[in-house]
Amino acid sequence: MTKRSSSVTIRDVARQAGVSVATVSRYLNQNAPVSEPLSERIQQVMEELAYVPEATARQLALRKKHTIGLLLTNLHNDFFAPLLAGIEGVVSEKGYNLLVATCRPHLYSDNGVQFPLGSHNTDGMLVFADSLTDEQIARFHARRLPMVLIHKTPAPGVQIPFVTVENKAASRKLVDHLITVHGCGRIILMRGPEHQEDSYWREIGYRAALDDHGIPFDESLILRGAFEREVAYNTLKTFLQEPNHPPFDAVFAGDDDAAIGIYDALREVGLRVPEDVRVVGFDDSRMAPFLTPPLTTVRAPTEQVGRSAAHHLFQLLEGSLPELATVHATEMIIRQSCGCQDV
Amino acid sequence: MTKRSSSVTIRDVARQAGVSVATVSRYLNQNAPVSEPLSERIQQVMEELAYVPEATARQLALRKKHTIGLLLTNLHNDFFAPLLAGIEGVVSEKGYNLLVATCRPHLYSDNGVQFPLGSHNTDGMLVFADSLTDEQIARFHARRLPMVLIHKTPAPGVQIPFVTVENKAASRKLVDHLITVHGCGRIILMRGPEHQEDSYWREIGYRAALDDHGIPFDESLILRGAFEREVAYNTLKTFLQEPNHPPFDAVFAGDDDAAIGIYDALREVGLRVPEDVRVVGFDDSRMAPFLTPPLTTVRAPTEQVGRSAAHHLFQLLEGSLPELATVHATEMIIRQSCGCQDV
DNA sequence: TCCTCTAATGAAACCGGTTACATCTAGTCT
DNA sequence: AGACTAGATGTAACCGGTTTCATTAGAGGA
Repeated sequence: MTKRSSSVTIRDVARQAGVSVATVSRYLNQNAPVSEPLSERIQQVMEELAYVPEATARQLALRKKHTIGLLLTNLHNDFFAPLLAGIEGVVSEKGYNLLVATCRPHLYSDNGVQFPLGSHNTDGMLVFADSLTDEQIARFHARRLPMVLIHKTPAPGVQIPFVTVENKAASRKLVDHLITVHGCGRIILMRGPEHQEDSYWREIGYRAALDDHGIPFDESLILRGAFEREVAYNTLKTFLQEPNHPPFDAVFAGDDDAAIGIYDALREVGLRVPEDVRVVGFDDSRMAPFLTPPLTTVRAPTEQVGRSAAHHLFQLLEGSLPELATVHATEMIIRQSCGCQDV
Repeated sequence: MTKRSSSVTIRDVARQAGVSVATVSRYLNQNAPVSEPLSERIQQVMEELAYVPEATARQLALRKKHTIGLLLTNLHNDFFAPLLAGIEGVVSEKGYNLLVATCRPHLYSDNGVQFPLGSHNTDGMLVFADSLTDEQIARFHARRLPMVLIHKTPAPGVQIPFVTVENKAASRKLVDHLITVHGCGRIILMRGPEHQEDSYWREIGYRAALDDHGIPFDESLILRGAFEREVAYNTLKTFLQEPNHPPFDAVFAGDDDAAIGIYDALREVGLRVPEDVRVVGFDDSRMAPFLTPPLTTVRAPTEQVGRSAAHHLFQLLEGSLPELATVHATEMIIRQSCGCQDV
C-alpha cells in the first residue's frame, strides 16, 4: 500500500515511527546512542514496512561501494574455480560484494570504451594476469584505485602489490627431471599466451634447465598454446601433421589444461604417454591426478593465491601497506606422465 | 588540483565548460539534443579533467543498478566454471555487472542476517539450486525482485522462470545401460546434497530403471555424496570399511565430481574400474573424458544453461515474459568406466 | 508583421541514505 | 543553586548524478 514505487525509504520509517531520519539512520548503523524506547519502535516499524536500506544511496553518501572487483581474461580454464573460491571466501567474510568481469585488454586499445570494472564500480580491484595492459594498470593506479595484481608483477618502478607463484625454479626442476631421470633431450615447450608472465618465467625455467645440461635451445620446439586445452590441441596437431617436423621425446605443456590437449593430440596420432612421449604440466589442477596417465606437474596453491590477493587488497583498503611481493611456493608433483612409475 | 577528494564531478565539468549540469548530463547520455559547439567544449573539458561519472549516483537517480547477481552454494565443483562462463558472457554483452556470492541458506535461518545479494544490490538474481530455500525465494519474489532459478524448479504455484537439465530420463537410461548391457544388479547410488533437486530426479531415474527390470530398491545401497569429490570419497570409504557391507557391482556417482572420489576410494581398496566395479557419473565435466578409465556419464550443457538463465533474466528486466520452464536436453555419453570398450 | 512551434539550455527538485551542527534535556560537581 | 557535561534527538546540507519544468531564441506560417 505504499505510494507509488514498491520501495520503502528511511523517511517512511521515520514518519511512521514518529522520529527523525537521523535517528533511524543512527539506529541502523549503531553509530550513535538511541534510547531504548525509540529503538524498539523503530525496529518494529522497520519490520512492519519490511524496510530494506537502499545500498546505492548509502554508497553514495559514504563514497564507499563495499565492493571489490575481479578482472579475469576468461573463465575457460579450471584454474579459475579455485582462484575464485579463494577470493570469494575472504570477500564474503569481510561482508563485501564481489564483482566479476572478463576483459581482453586489446578491445579497449583506445580509451573509448568504458572498462567493466573501475573506481566507479568498486573500492578496489584484483587484476589477473594480462586482463589489463601495464599502461592501463598505470592509469588506474594513478587515479589511486587500490589494486592487487594476480599472477603478474607490476611494470618496473610501479608500486603495486602482487601475488603470484614461483614459476621459474619449478619449471627448471621439472624439465631437469625429464632430462636427468628420463633422458629426454628434445622437449617441446608449449607456451602460454603471448606476453603472459607465468608463461614467460616457465620458459625461462625451461631454458635454464636446458642450459644446465648443455642442451642447445631449439626454436623449432617452441609452440604457442595459450594455456587452453583446445589451442594446445590444435597447435600440437598442426605441428605433428607437418611432414617432417623435428623429432621430440617430451612435451612441457605450460599448464595442466594444455596438457589435456596434448594428450589428445598425441593419442590421435598413436603416440603413447609416457612410453613414446613424456608430458608434464603446471598447476596441479583438480583433474591432474586422474588423467591417463596421471599427470606429472607442479602444484600451485591457486586457492591460496586468491586468498592472499584478497587479503592484501583489504589491507590496502584499510590503509595499511601490504607486502608488495608475495610469491607462493610451488612443488613438483611426480606422477606417471613423465615416465615415472606409480609413486 | 581539485579541491579535496580526487573525484571530479559533473558540476566541475559543467562549471569548467560554462554550461549547466543538465547539459553535461544530456551530452553524456545522448538523450536530448546538445548543440555542436557545446558538445565539443564539454567533451574537451571531460578529457582535460579525466572525468568519470560516478556509477553509484547514477544508479540512485535512475533506481537501476545495472547489475545482476549470481547466488551459488559454493565454488568447489568444476561444474561452476562453465556455468559462470555462460552467464558472464551474456551479462557483459548486455553491459551489465555481475555480482557473485555464495550462500548457505541455513545460515540465514532467521531473517536476522542480511543476504549477500538482493534488491538493494542488484536488478535481478540468478539463484542456483538450493542456495536459497523456497521460503526465501518466495520472499524475494513477493518483493518483485526479478529472478531466474538455475537447476531448480520453483515451489508449486510460484511463477518463477527456471532453467535446468533433464535429469530423470537420462539417469534412467544410464542405469538401464548398466543393467542391460553390463548385467549389473546391485548399483550403489551416491546421492547429492539433501533436498537438492538434481539429486532427487537422478534418484527417481535410478529407481525407475530398477523398476523397469524388476530389481528391488535396496536402501542399503544409497549413500550420501553431496556432489563433492571429497564427500563422495569419504562416504564410500566408510561404506567399504564396514566389515560386511552389502555386495555391489556398480556405482552411479551422482555427478562427475563425486565419481572422482569414487575412483579414488575404489582404487585404495584394490577394486578396479570397470572390471570389478562399474562407475558412471553425470555432467560430462571437462575432465570426464580424461579420467582413468574415461568416465561414462551424461552430458549436461552447463554453459548453455548459464546463458539461457541469463537471457531469461534480461527478458524479465526488459519487461517481457520469458519461458517459465526451460529444460535442456541431456545425452548419455558412453565411455569406458561402465565396462564398454573404446567407442 | 505577429504568432506559433520547436530546439537548446538552465534552475532546481529529486533519488535515499549519512552526518555536522544545533538544541534540549537531565545529571554531576562545587 | 548555578555552571558544566554528556546523552538523545531533530534540521538541513550533502553525496553526484537525472529530469521536470520554465525560459529563451530562432524558424516557419498566415
